Amino acid sequence: MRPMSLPVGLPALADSDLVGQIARILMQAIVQGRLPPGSKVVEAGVARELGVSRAPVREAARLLEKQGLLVASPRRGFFVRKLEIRNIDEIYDLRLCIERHASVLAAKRLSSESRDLLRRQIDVLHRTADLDDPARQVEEDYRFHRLIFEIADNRRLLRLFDDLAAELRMVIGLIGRLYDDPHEIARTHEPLLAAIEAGYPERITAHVDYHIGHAWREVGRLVRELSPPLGNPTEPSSILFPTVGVSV
Amino acid sequence: MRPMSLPVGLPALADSDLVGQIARILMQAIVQGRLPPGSKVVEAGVARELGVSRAPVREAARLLEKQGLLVASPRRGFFVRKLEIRNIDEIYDLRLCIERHASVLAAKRLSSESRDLLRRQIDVLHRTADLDDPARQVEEDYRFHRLIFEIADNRRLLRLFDDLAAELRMVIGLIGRLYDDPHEIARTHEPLLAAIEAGYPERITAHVDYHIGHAWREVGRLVRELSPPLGNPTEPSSILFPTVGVSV
DNA sequence: TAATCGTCGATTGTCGACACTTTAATCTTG
DNA sequence: CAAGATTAAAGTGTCGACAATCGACGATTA
Repeated sequence: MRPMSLPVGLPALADSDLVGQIARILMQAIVQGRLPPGSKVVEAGVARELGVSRAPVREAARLLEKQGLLVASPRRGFFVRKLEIRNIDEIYDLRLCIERHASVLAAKRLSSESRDLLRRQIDVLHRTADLDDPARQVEEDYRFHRLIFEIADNRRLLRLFDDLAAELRMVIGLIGRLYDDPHEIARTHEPLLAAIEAGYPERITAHVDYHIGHAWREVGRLVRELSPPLGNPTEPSSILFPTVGVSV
Repeated sequence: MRPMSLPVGLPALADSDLVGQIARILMQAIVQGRLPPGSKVVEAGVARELGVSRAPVREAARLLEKQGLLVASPRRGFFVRKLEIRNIDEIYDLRLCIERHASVLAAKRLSSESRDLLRRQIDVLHRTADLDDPARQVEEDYRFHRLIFEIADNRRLLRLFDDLAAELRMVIGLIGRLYDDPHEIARTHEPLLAAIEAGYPERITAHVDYHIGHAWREVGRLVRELSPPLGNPTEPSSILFPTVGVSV
């Protein structure tokens, strides 16, 4: 029980923060594809499913709107953002921009502990590759890159990365598996870490460009292929259970 | 009267978007210093002053929280974010990162029209310098940099810049006048534009680093000087009228 | 038959109310 | 008189309700 810091610092994490919880639930539903792009998020429906009133649902939706996962259309409601290719490009463009920066910063602030964390996470990536669990692979990949931002030690930068990552996970989750060879994922991180350890900004940005750029092209290609099916106007559906499947 | 585009695109601007209006009013109150850092934003108070209920006020506050202007403390309310030096550094660090990127992008996408826009905005900066209106000077300065982001043509990047700019304007607004010589502001933009016109990424980033870095150091210095007075816990006050002054 | 208009259900935007928590003001008590 | 306990006031978190609006469907008309 910390002595309750001054009222202003960083968004204090509430133990029973209803709005935050709802926002997380909605986010998960979106990134896991249960609320596909273009689908409508009906306030009353979500509220009923979660057993709460509409007020906190609206606030949560507003947060996700500002984050970019939802789009608000006045008097019509909230919709899951479509995956138009332009959005993908804009997200990856920004991602590339901040990840270059974060990587260079991380190199500056790199300690032996933080270096070990990165190393170990690459090991995890390798081990995960054997599991044949694409979702898990994406998750561990995300963790590695998030580590870089943590080491960079700029909270705002980290928050921004989390926001972008949420949208990218939605994209990747919908695409399914991203790489044919999951070990490829693990391997491609090694030269990046090596560059960060070496500490030359040019080498680092070059490797980030290659690494992220690769994902960008790959995702862009897949989104272009799947373009019609992705982002079609869809029926409202349950956020607690899969739209298609056994349950309900 | 456009044919009402598809439900998902960019946040459609509503003509009577109460939440958006409230968010703007609150933002103005904050950046203009009527709600000083650390002060509490009482929902009922704001609602009463604006003649609305608390619901839209809460939603607006949540948006401003995600944007970084407010900090939510559960069961205690919203507070205007303090200007701790760490926040300043983090904001400027991110600003520098994305402005480098935007400037290089803008150079790539530069047309004769967009170049003229930048040129003309520098002229405006010069003319504004004669007016001895620091707030206006800051505003026109902001417009120039925003132009760069518009030319860069990445909507997400632009939104991010706007968010950061809001906080920076709060800082600068509280400091008062930033430069001793307002013409200095106008002049320092010229080599930046020249670099963008020339189009070499290295030159561009170097000039951005110099330009933004200068502001960063300046603001940092001033914030450090004013550190105790800035961000003190303050009494709640009206958002419609100045806390100190003639009216009320 | 195709297009337009009007009606009706569904959903949003906003409000006032109430319970619970925090903050302050007041009252003890050593 | 100071420090802690007690009480009152203020404020937040959440809810249910109501009017305004939107979209779909069907009736009407050319």
